Amino acid sequence: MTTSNKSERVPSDKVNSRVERSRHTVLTTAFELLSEGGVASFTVDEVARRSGVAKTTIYRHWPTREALVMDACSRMIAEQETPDTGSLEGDVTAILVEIAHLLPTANWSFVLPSIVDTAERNPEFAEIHSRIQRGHAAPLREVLQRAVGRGELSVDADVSTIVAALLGPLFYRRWFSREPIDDQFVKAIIKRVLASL
Amino acid sequence: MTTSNKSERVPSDKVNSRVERSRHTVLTTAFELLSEGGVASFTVDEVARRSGVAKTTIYRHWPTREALVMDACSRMIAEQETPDTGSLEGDVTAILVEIAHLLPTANWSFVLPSIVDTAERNPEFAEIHSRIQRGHAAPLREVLQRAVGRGELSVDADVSTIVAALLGPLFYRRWFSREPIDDQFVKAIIKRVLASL
DNA sequence: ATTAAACGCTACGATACCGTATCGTATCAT
DNA sequence: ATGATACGATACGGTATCGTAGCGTTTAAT
Repeated sequence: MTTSNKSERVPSDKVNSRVERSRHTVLTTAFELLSEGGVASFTVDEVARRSGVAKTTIYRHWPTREALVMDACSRMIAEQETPDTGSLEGDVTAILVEIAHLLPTANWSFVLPSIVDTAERNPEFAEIHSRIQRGHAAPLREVLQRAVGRGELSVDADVSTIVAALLGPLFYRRWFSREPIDDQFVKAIIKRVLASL
Repeated sequence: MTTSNKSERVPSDKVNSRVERSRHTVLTTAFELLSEGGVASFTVDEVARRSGVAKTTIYRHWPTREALVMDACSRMIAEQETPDTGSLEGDVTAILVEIAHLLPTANWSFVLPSIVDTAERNPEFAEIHSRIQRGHAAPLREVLQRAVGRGELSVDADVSTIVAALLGPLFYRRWFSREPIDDQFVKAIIKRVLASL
């Protein structure tokens, strides 16, 4: 044994892999279930049924239903990669077109309203939601900051406002007006917002 | 009796008033409960407890829990009044400032995410949500149409896109980024959108 | 082979909720 | 006064869910 003495208390990889296999299976199933029915209809029993992992085992890893739900929600915190086309308009277009494509299809777009709703009354979910949101806005904030650095954007520019002006209309169409989001719409929004800088 | 003969089958006002009193009490309580916990945690038992109306009576008026929830949700379908300041910018400003004031306080702003979430998987709620949404957008659409009539706005202008560009950022701040919505923000959005027409 | 950790299975207790049944009471028009 | 209609109170049956207990079985390290 090269990395541990005989009083090793940290589990070796092999031992861990069994635990991790369970954890991973459960989390994957949990997220899948979340995508389908949202936070409200999420049940531990159903996760157990689908995943094949015994309910007792699930409760050995997560102390409560809430903990599992939050863990599954955290899977949505995935920062996108930031493009670098050289121009602000190019970057913004790349980002928004990507999001516009994800909005009608990606799993997280079905779960998000549920998280927003839960976050409205639950501080812990509000924190998770906040992290997800920052993940969505991060690439946009970055390309805007870069534009400021290049002098393409005024130093006084209110980045938060611009982000809201760009993302807001897309989100609005996805969850509120429920209209389709085609490239023409995306470009119209970008044109309007960037023209006024 | 002036308005009915002796074979009157439509209940008189007095008879109705008893029924209507129950209906109204229940609906008010139901809406209040909705505001607090959303659709998910809404229970008929709790409505009965709070309103003082017996659960049996509730089920005499609504066949199922769903029906009561939807009826309570329909209370949110209230079209705002449309301002008429003479100029497009004046009208739009009046509308958005009003909404910006309502967003952090009005009851419906706490329920809406719940409805959006439910609508994601339930066609009946999607219909209710659609009506609520049209109610929110209606004044905006009207003042934009009027501006077209005055020649203040091009006939080619895509009203739906402009509505999304105006309402989207406000909604985004209320439910997604959870940032405050001050008048400065509202005016910045209006300026950006209207400047590009 | 032995042993400890992790897992599966079944069965619970507890609670909450839906929707109904039953029966007695209050209201109100006539 | 009488009868019809609506209401209240209580008690259910049925189901779903959370979280736990008990106990045997598998896995994998030594």
